[in-house]
Formats: sequence, C-alpha cells, structure tokens
Amino acid sequence: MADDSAVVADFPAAGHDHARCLAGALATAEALCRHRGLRLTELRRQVLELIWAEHRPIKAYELLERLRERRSGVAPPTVYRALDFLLQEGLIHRVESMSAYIGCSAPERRHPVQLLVCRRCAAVAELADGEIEALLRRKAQGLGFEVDSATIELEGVCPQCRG
Amino acid sequence: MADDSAVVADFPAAGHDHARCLAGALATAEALCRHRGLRLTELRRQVLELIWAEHRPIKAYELLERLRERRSGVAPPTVYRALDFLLQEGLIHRVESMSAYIGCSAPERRHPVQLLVCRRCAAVAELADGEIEALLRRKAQGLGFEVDSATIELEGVCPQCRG
DNA sequence: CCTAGAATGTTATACCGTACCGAATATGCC
DNA sequence: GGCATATTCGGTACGGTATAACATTCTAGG
Repeated sequence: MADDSAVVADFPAAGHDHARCLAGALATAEALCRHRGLRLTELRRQVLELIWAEHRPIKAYELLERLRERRSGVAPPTVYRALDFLLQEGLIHRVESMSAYIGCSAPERRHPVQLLVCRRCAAVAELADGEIEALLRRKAQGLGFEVDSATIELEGVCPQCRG
Repeated sequence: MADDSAVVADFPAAGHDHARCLAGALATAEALCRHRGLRLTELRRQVLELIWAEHRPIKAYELLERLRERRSGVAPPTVYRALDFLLQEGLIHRVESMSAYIGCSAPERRHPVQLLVCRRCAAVAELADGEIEALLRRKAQGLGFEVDSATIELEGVCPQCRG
C-alpha cells in the first residue's frame, strides 16, 4: 500500500455507470466551490457537465456546439472563460497533446497530474503519483531547476483496446 | 555514474558559444541524414539552422518570418513540412506547452525526452533520463497501459533566472 | 435602492496547422 | 543521355484554437 492512492481514475471498465460519476463530479464541484466561496454559475456548471458527460477529452469548439443546443448565441470566449475557471480550480485538466479537456477525478485536493491517453479510443486514466512527482523534482533539482508545474502525458494503448 | 548520460543539454551557461553549437548541430544532422539515406535539403537545413540560431523554443510563424528573409514566397505548409521532417528524424522537439520547436541535442540516438522550460527566460534543458522513463512505464503497466510515447515538460525557473 | 466588482455577451481578429493541387526536382532504370 | 517515378516544394484556401477589447448584465454587500 505504498502508493495506493496514486491512481485517481482508472480506465472506465465495461459496466461503468456514466450517469453516476457525472452526478458525483457535479456534486463535488458544487461542494468545493461553496467551500472556497466561488460561484459555480449555471454556465460553468453546464460546461463541466458537458465535459463529464463525454467522459473522454472533449475539444473547446465541440463544447461550444453542445452549449449552443442549450443556450443561444454562445461565442468562443464564453466557453474559454468557463474552461479557465474550471482549470484554475482544478476541476478539469487540459490534455495538451490533444488540445482538449477532461474532468478531474480528485479536485478536492491539489495533486500532481499524470495522464494516460489511449490512442485508439481516447480514454484517459489519471494518476496523482507522488513518486513520479518526487523523481522529476529531484532530477530537475540536480540542474538547479525549480519546478512550478508539470505536463506529463503518456500516449499508448489502454487495457480494453489491447483486448 | 548510474545516470550520467541523462542530461543531454543543460541550461546554456553565461559564456556559452552559440555559433559553435549551431555548427555542431548542423554537422551532426548532415551526417545523420547521410547515414540514414535521407535528404537534408536546403530548406530543411535552413529551418534547422534558424531553430538552432534561436537556442530557445521558436514558433512556426516566427520561423516563417525569418525564412522569408532568405527565400521568397514562403507559406505555412513549407515550414510545417520541414518541421515534420525534422521531428520525424528526432532532430528537433516540439514544446507542447508553448506550441514551439527546439533543437534536439542528441539526435543520433532515439531516447526518451524530458524538457525543463524556464518560465522567465524560456531557456530549455533536455533530459533523456532512463530512470524517469522506466518509472513511468512501470506505473502505466500497473494499469495495463502500454506506453508508446510520452510528453514530459516541467515548467519552472532555471538556475540563471534564480540568480 | 445603489454601487462596485464579477460574470457574461458580442464582435473582431490573431495564431496554429492542414488539405489539396500543381510545378519543380531528384532518383533509378534502360 | 533519356525517360518514368517518387519526393520535395510552391501556393491557395481554409479549418481549428484562442484571445483582445468593449458592452452589458448580474450579484453581493452597504
């Protein structure tokens, strides 16, 4: 049980209940914002919901389309502002290698983030592995470099797609 | 000497000789392409030269501007094609977090890449650390995930900027 | 209420990257 | 050399990503 808490979100299994984890994520976000004195407005909540509904990385302009089915006259800045807020509060992550966004599975605490992205089905697993974090920090320190943040993304094939 | 070869390129020191490492990089690229039976055309050589001349991550459209000072009628695809070739052959790396490109300091052999990017001066150090690679692979394997490639970028402050 | 700050609406534009097609150039074969 | 073939390059047009700047609306607190 040395690093049991490292896996924040495994790849979704076959019988995985989407609706349930969506509801859970929204509830957590609501609680978290209340606790931090922030406003999870209707817009922000809708964007977060659309992201979790996908349960895969989703692109900003895809969100824009979906949002337009619910609200009229939504323009890019509207989406990007909501994304900025959610990123800021650690409620979502940006997948750099895809220019896309995905819900964070453990937003209540700040944690290092390592993403495993399947190149077949685009499913994502999320790690918050302290051992990786520590090793990277140690290596950087060896060069006198002080790490502020890290982008760690592994592309490969998930267990489901390996069959 | 467990991991002495991990640091491929440290942050450039004060008295660092730009011209020399540019020349070295071009010579290496030339040798490497000859060895692989590939054509380091004038265009590709010029793009590689512009990237190394900067010695910092440089953006595609910045390269485009610089190229236009030497050639007439250069359009985006011209630059991107050259970049694709150089990326393919491991002669340069893409810095995902900046949408920019930087020369690889050890192109002769394929290696894992970890980049340390200074958020003050944008200087970059390059690691090819097998220990990091192995740890990531091991963690991924724990989830049944098979890693094909990785994007590892650390943002922070370099020793020079820390003063 | 009233007001200051936050959030959102709206327009326009900058930046990053690619599909596609045709021209030029290099390479291998006779 | 002359020819067919494949690679590379020029150039147009466009699509995807993101933000600047300013107007408007909403919200919380006095």
